[in-house]
Amino acid sequence: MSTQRRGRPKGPTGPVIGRALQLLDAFDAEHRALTLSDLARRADMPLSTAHRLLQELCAWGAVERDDAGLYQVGLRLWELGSLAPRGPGLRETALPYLEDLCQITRENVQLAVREGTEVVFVERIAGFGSVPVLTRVGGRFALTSTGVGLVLLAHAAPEVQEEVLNGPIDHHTEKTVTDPVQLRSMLAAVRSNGFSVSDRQVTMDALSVGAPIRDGSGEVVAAVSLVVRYGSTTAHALAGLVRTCAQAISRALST
Amino acid sequence: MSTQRRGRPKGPTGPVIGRALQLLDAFDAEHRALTLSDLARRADMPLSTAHRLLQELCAWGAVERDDAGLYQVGLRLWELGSLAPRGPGLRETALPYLEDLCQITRENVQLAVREGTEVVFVERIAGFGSVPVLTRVGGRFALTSTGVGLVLLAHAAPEVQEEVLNGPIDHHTEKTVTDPVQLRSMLAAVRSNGFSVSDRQVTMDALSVGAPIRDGSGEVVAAVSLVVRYGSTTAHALAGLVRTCAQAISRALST
DNA sequence: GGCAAAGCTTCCATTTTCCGGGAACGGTGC
DNA sequence: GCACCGTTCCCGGAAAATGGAAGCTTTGCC
Repeated sequence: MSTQRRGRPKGPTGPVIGRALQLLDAFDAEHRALTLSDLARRADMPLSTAHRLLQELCAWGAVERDDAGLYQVGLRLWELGSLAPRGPGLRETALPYLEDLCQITRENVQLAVREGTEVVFVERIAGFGSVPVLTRVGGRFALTSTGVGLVLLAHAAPEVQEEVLNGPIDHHTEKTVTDPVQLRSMLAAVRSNGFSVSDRQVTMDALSVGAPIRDGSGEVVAAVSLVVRYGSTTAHALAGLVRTCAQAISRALST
Repeated sequence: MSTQRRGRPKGPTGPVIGRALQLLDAFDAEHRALTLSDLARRADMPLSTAHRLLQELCAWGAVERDDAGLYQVGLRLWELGSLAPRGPGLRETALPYLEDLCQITRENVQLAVREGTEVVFVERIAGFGSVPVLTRVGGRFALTSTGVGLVLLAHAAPEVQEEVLNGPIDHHTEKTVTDPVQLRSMLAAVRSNGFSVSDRQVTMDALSVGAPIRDGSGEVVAAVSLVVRYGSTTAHALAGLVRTCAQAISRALST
């Protein structure tokens, strides 16, 4: 038969752990349950490789298989994740204050931290009959658009600011600020005012106001924001509330 | 000791992914930040191996290093974990009902699922001035002691029940039931009553009442419980409330 | 019912990446 | 200054990872 002996090299082609993590990366909010083939395609690796790695991950509980045989993120991974200090730890101490803020304003409240050049939402409380929010707990977003993002960017290291401002900047609405120069002055304003305003930069019917949360050493570690329907209130009316809430959380963190 | 007797063979000694997961397992609620040496010791592997694996995990964001250089669980892992269907998905739909139950009773409310032969707590709402609860979100506990545990065990597959009942059974107080025969009849009662009672089986000053949460197919996927100070109320008075709450969550899940 | 297609699992020769002892490097405290 | 602990780097050897292909199961369609 056609003995095509000149096959490609058979041995390992990359760090194993990297492969496994690539596989886990294939999961996202829109794809919580995937078939083996989907996973292999998304992680760009042969089926047999994906299959073997998934078996190992399954054995440990990092992924599970549902009744239909689809792979999904396992509970064990969630348990581990709940040990992360920045996310869950912060979330727990901040939660009561966020709920107070939600009770007072009846609006959407968000808590977020910075991860690299993006925002990660750690908690989200839906206000009564307020604007529907696009974000999801555990979700990511650009640093330049949202109230929390502007706060976190304004207090980030200069290298991070440069990286974000020099890179491509997300554009969502006609009000989205994409000019680096204009963004720079916005960030300066955030630092001097102690709060940020994102005026219809994500959707044309919403406005958000953010404020920084600091740890014991005074460094900004997170941000809290209110998201309200455009026109329902002025940003300034909210700024005081958000700042007060953020300061209360900061105090709680330092102790 | 015995393994480092003579020069150990140099090649790989086990599945790589297993090693990495062993490393992650070293983190728990009491050890959220560890040094390299601690991690190596807890995962039982040479320092150089632990170091290399941690570098890979760091590069991806599964673990991070704090200012002091200590390793901790990374935010990325938490993000991934928040995609797990049984934990966070369940948590989100159940949360409003749990809060209602907490508002009505002013007591501790807990939501949990079964993972193997243990309970995993998915959400916990602290009641006002109620008994302090030992559990933690993301934490584990034996199936035989708590209100949620008894519910989940009562509706688990027979193999799981056998495994738990034949294995060693945790003992906490003089009221803890450790006799398999007695436990079997308790489980039967849970199934026929539609709720469970754990009377001072964990601590002598607390009592908990649990009820099953079912998915669209009628299978028990989680349990909710109230934890109250012993003597403050009768279990029966609570059972109705807990069952109603559990049924409301079940309905919400089926839609 | 039967055929085909797509997906899942197992097998196995090939070889590359991983393993870990050892040594140098940097901190800190006595 | 010395000892100690934690971290990082290096390198020969060897086992574990790789992926093509074949076997097996399920699904779809005429």
